[in-house]
Amino acid sequence: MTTAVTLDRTVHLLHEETSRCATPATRRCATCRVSTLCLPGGLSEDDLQPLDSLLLTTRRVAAGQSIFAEGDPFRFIYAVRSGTCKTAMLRSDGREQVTGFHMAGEVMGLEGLAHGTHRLTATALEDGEVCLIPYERLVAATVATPGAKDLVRHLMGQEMERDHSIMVVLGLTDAGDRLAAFLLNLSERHASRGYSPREFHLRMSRGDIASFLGVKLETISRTFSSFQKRGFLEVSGRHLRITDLEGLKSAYGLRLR
Amino acid sequence: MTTAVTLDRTVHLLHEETSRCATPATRRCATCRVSTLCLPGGLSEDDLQPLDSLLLTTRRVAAGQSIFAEGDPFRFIYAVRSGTCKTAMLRSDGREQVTGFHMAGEVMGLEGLAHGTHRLTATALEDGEVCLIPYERLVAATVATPGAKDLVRHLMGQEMERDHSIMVVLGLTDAGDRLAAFLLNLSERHASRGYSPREFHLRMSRGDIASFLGVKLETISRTFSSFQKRGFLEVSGRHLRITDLEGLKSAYGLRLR
DNA sequence: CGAGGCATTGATCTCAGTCAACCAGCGTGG
DNA sequence: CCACGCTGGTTGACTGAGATCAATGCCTCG
Repeated sequence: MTTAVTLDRTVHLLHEETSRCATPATRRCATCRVSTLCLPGGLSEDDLQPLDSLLLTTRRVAAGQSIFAEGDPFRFIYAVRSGTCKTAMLRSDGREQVTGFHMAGEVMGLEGLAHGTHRLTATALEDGEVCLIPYERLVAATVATPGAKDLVRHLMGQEMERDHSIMVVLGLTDAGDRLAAFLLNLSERHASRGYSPREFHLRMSRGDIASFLGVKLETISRTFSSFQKRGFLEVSGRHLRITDLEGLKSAYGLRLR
Repeated sequence: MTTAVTLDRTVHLLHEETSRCATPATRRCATCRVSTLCLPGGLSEDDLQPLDSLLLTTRRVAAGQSIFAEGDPFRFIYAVRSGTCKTAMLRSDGREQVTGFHMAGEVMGLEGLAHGTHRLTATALEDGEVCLIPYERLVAATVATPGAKDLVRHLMGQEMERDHSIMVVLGLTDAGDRLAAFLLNLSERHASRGYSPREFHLRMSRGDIASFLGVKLETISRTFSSFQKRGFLEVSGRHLRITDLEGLKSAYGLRLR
C-alpha cells in the first residue's frame, strides 16, 4: 500500500522533472542561507559567479515524496536546501536499507557517479526544498574555474568521509553505543547549523533509525527508554531533549573495553 | 608491542616516500595486469598515454606494513597492484575499526580528499605491490584529456558505491547474514579477477572480519563452524572452500522475513 | 468515528557477547 | 634441537542483550 503510493509519487516526480520549466525557480548560491555548508570555505564572490551559471533550480518536496530513485539516470546531484531527507537501498530480501539522513546543506546522489544511474532512493522526511545541481554542467565549469573544482572535490570528499564515519558507528556491537553515537552525530549537525545541540526533533521514524543502525525497531524504542531512565535524555515521540550530553558521550565514547 | 613495530615501519615508510627516488619503479598502466579493474572500461591506448605522464610509481609492501596512516598528508591515491590490504580507523575508545578490505585493482585513500589528510590507515595483509597515483597531477591531467576525467569519475564513483553496499551488509541484524554476505562479496571479487569463487584464502584475521562486520571475534569463529556443520563450506584456518554457494546465498539473500 | 501508521511495553526465547580454557603453528632463544 | 612463549583460532559454559511475537495506546487522516 505505502509502496504503491511512493511509486506513484515517483512517477509524478519524474514527469515533473522533464517538464521542469514549470517551476522556474532558478537560484543563486550567493543568496542561499545554507551555502556555507554546501560549499567549501574560502570561496569568494568571484568564485560563486560561475556556479550561478549552472542555473541551479530548486524543487519543493513534500514529506514522503521521493527525490530520486534507484535506477534513475544520474543527471543531478541534490543539495538539501531545507528539510531533511533519507536515502535508502532496496535489499535483496525486499526490505529497504536506510543508508543515511541528510540535513540542510548536505548533498545526495553522488553514488550514481560510477554506473550512471542512482543506486539509492532519496525520500523527503518533511516538507522542504532541494537544489538540483546538473552534474555535467558542474564538471564542465571546473575546466574554467578553480572554485568549481574545489566544490567538486569538497562534495566528494565530504561524502566519502561521512560514509566512513558511518562505518565506524556500525562497527560498534552494542545497540546502546550505536544509538548514542547516532544521536551525538545528529546533535553535532544541529549545532553546526546554529540549532540547539540539546533539543531537537527527530525527523525519521524509529524504523528508519533501526534500519540505519542495523538493529530492530523495538530495540531502538527500548534503548530510548533506557537512556531516559538513566537520565541522559527526555524523549516524547520524536521530540528529543538531551539532558546529560556528557553522560551520553561517556556512555558511548569512553567505554574502554 | 605490535603497535610499536607498526609505528616503526610507518616512520621507515614515510622516509622511504620522501626519498622515493631510491625505487624508480615507474610503470605504465598499459602493461599492468589489473588495469582493467582500476580503469574504466572503453579506454583506448590513446587515453592511457596521458596517464603514463603521471609517472606512476609502485612500491613493494610487506605483510603488516602500513601504506598510509591517519593524519598523513593526502598526496596520493593508492591502487593495489597485487596482494590485499585493509583500511582502518582509530576509534575514540582506542580500538581500531576496520572499514574495508582491498584486492588487486581496487583503490584506497580517496577519503583524504576533503581534509587534505588521510582519515584511514591502510595496511598490507600480505606481501604485495601498490601503485601511487599523485592526486594533483591526476587532476591536472583531467583538464587536457577526457580519459583522465573518466578515470577520476570512475574511481570516486566506485568508492562511493562500495561504501553504500557495505552499509547494506552492516544493516543486517544477524551475524550469520553478515558473514554470509561478506563471504559472497569476497567470492564475487575473486571471480571477477579470474580466480575461483568457491575456493580461496582469507587474507585477514578473524578479528579483522569481526571488526569490519561489527560482531565479536568468537562469533565469527562460531559462525564459520556453524556454516561448516550446515554443509555450506569447509574452512581450515584461513583456507576456505564454499561447497554450497547456492545454500549460502539463500541462507542470506532469500530470507524473506 | 473508525482505520491505519507509529510507538511503547511485556513475555519469551534465541543469539551473541563474555570469560576462560585449550590447541596449533611459529619464531626465539637457551 | 627442543622448550618456551606468543599469536591466532576454536570451543565450552554462562549470561545478558536483543530479536520475536503480541497487546495496547496515541495520533492523524479520511
